[in-house]
Amino acid sequence: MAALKYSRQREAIKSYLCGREDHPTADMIYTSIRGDFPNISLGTVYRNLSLLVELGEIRKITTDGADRFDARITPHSHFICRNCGCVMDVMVPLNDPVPQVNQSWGHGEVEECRMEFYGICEQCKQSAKCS
Amino acid sequence: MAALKYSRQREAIKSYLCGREDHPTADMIYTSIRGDFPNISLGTVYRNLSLLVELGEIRKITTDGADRFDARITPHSHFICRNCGCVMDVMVPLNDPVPQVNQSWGHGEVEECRMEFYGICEQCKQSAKCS
DNA sequence: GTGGGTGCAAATACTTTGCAACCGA
DNA sequence: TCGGTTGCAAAGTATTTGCACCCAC
Repeated sequence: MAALKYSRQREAIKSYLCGREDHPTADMIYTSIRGDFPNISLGTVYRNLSLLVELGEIRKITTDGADRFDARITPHSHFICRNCGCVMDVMVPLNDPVPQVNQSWGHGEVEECRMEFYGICEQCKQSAKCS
Repeated sequence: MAALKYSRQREAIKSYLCGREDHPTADMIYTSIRGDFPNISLGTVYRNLSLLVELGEIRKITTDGADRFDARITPHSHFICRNCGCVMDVMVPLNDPVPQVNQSWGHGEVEECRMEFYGICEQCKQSAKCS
């Protein structure tokens, strides 16, 4: 169904996301997009983000606090700061790549796997030193 | 500070969690613990879970929907069902184990890494067949 | 007795949803 | 015109917090 119609808002959200290396929350996207669409609503941002995730055009990263969104859909890992919650791509070439997808261990068939690294980001570490 | 005093509620929460292989949400723990402590409040459950996480006695698993808690603190991975949200331990011995912790890639020092597998669990797959 | 812990309820944070108006095909 | 999309606001879900009372030490 859902014959998917063009929308400037959706386009703006996607291109905003594509132009970034970090992984903004819905609210950050909303705030920023308001520059071009002063009347856009947060609901619209959430609706379009969900839609894009469903379409496989972006990824949702669920962490502590608000969800974050990532326009890079090729497999990669994330570094997540325990202090400020920021998320950054990690392109570590693992010696032995993550086990292939589509295997089963009795729990169910694996469709995707993700590796996440936790720590305190440089920026937070710096500001901690000053205090 | 916080001279940590004994509490029957905290004890009950921890032992409940230790006796399980799955990874209940705060609300599931609350509902179940009410059998022994009819007056316990959800706030107390949340407070104690946070405390136990801080103490390193349990782990919090942030997923879509409600957070889940895990009394198994030795390193392991999780299978997360995209349909029902259940979380199960995966003890796959990866050929080449996850990169050692305590390395840095310019983002910050890694203190922990987690691997998560996503898919549809057997149980959900079964019920889907019937419909 | 003192300070940490508890129950309760209100508050917060994040996300979803109903609805009438709007706009792209 | 038709049906997907939007803005707005209200509702929903998950979690945190203020406060007076209670209990472990």
